Amino acid sequence: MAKTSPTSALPVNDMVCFAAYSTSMAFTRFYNPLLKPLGLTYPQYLVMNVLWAEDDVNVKTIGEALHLESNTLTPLLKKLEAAGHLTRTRDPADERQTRIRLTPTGRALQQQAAHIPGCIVEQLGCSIQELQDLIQQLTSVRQALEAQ
Amino acid sequence: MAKTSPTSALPVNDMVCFAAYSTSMAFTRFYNPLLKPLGLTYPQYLVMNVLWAEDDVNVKTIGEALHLESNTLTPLLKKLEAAGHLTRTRDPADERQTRIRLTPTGRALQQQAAHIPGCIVEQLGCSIQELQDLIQQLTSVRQALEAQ
DNA sequence: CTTGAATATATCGCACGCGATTTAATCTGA
DNA sequence: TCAGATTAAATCGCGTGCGATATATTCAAG
Repeated sequence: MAKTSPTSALPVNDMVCFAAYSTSMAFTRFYNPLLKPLGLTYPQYLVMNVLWAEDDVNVKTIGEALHLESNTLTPLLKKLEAAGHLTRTRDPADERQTRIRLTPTGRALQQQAAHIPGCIVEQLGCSIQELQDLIQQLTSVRQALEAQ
Repeated sequence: MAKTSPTSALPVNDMVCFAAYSTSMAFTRFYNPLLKPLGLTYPQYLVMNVLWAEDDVNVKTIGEALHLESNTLTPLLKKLEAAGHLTRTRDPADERQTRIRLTPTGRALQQQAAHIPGCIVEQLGCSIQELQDLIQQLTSVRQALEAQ
């Protein structure tokens, strides 16, 4: 006797990791059509969010914000540079660092993305407080996983 | 004046999508050393979990369980086949379908992975009830995103 | 029976993530 | 001062995810 229902009794549905994994992918799939008019992928949108909050940062700062490293960010930033959204220049004061700066185009993109958060909240159909609680729980889990 | 703290005041930290995204990646990073002795990646581990619960299924069934499609699963299943964990054979009753069956090796892997869930719960340091609640909230979010 | 629609899987190309390594610049201590 | 340690990015290779498409099989309507 295998499972009786196609969605229950599946072991992955009892795994927190899978809940995070499948929900994250569902977010990416939901964002993609919203981001397509802006010519951004979902990870690129996250990078732009960091830069809209604080411009002129180095790669490491973006990496700390997004929990990504240069092996992921460098190619992604080069694509955003090629798209005209930002510039990548070596810091004269410390030539090891690459400073990332928004172009006017990249800054203007913030307005075109302004409606997106509302689309998400509307689709999720729950209160801001519930979302903040969920964010806090996920952040606690992430911090526990990153401990050590 | 930019941000005062490196971790607060970042817009991505107020986004549910990023909470799910960064937590999912943290899970993958935490699982990888645990799965390395088994020779499995994290997505491969999820597929094996599906098969340990129900053997002899087609690709579509695995895809419905994991919310993945054949463009992702076919190469992944070929790797698991090459590793000797499963077999891929066309269903004689419906030649469109590929039936996935565990080998004895693949079935034996379940015992070697039996300690892993305990490692996760221990690392997270919270109650099973809290985890089940979080799973339920994430599942609700995922279902809301998948609606339509 | 047969022809078009639907279904299941596979293929292809591209964009991540990331382990491992490399390169280049800066720091540090004797 | 200067050699070794540290740091910041970049590079490389591999394994996903996924949009788009292709192929093969089965279904369904006339």
